[in-house]
Amino acid sequence: MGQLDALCQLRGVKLTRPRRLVLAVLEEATDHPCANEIHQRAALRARITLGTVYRILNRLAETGVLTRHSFDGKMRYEAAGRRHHHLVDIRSGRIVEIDDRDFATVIEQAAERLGYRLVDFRLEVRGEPKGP
Amino acid sequence: MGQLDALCQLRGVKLTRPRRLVLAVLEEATDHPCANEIHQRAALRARITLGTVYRILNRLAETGVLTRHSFDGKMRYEAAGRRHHHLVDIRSGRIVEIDDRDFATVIEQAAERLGYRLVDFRLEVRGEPKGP
DNA sequence: CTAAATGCAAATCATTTGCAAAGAG
DNA sequence: CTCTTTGCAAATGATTTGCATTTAG
Repeated sequence: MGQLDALCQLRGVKLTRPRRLVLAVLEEATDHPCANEIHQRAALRARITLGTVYRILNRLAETGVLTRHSFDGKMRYEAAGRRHHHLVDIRSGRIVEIDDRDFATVIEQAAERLGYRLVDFRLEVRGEPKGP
Repeated sequence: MGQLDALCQLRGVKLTRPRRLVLAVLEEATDHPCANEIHQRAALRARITLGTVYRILNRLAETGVLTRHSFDGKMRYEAAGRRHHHLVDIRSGRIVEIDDRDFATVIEQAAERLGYRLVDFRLEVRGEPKGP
């Protein structure tokens, strides 16, 4: 059983067959799929409705089992706790992970200054390789 | 004539009445309106179709006159050159601008450390209001 | 004048919702 | 057993598109 299933128990989210399926898809995902993509991947393994996928995703996002961003005109999802800070190499398109410990503090302070408590943040950096 | 009109000339974007209207709305905006909001504001001044607003926004985003982000399930727009770092109030959905000077340096250094020159970045912070 | 832009309405995606049947605890 | 969740299908909201008409350059 995956990490996310355990997290569901903890948050009091009932574990059903369709939910396990969605959770499994998101545990295996290395990208940020939208509801439709999640449904397609899940449907390869068992019968599940797109409407149900939407309801599940809403529930899991509300309870903090997943995080959700608006991207490319759609809502996209990932397992909670994954790092989502990237540097995109504009020459090659390669994506490099950035360690967020460098920023967490300064961002927290900035939020504080505006009267907010930092809940989460997402940073996308574009850069080009130095040197030849 | 606003700054954006000049930018259109430069990029070879034909200046029509509806386009000037959309540009004016976005020059005056202090928030990040979606197509529908832009249409409502524009329609107060002259007759214009929502469909046309969408087409104009696409053209202006493609040519770099405006920048577009996906937010709150909708596409939202702002004049090019404005900083696009936001704090999203997770209670109300309100979007607050963050001054990026706080981060530019530390992000530049992080990129440097990974062997890259910083070209651009985008920061999205989610926070909840402090206080009782 | 000519290619590009607009209005209008219908089409296409993304997401939500009402209701009856199935399932978890 | 009871309350929640699912399936199905229809509804809503965001965005795009085809076609005849107007307009900027």
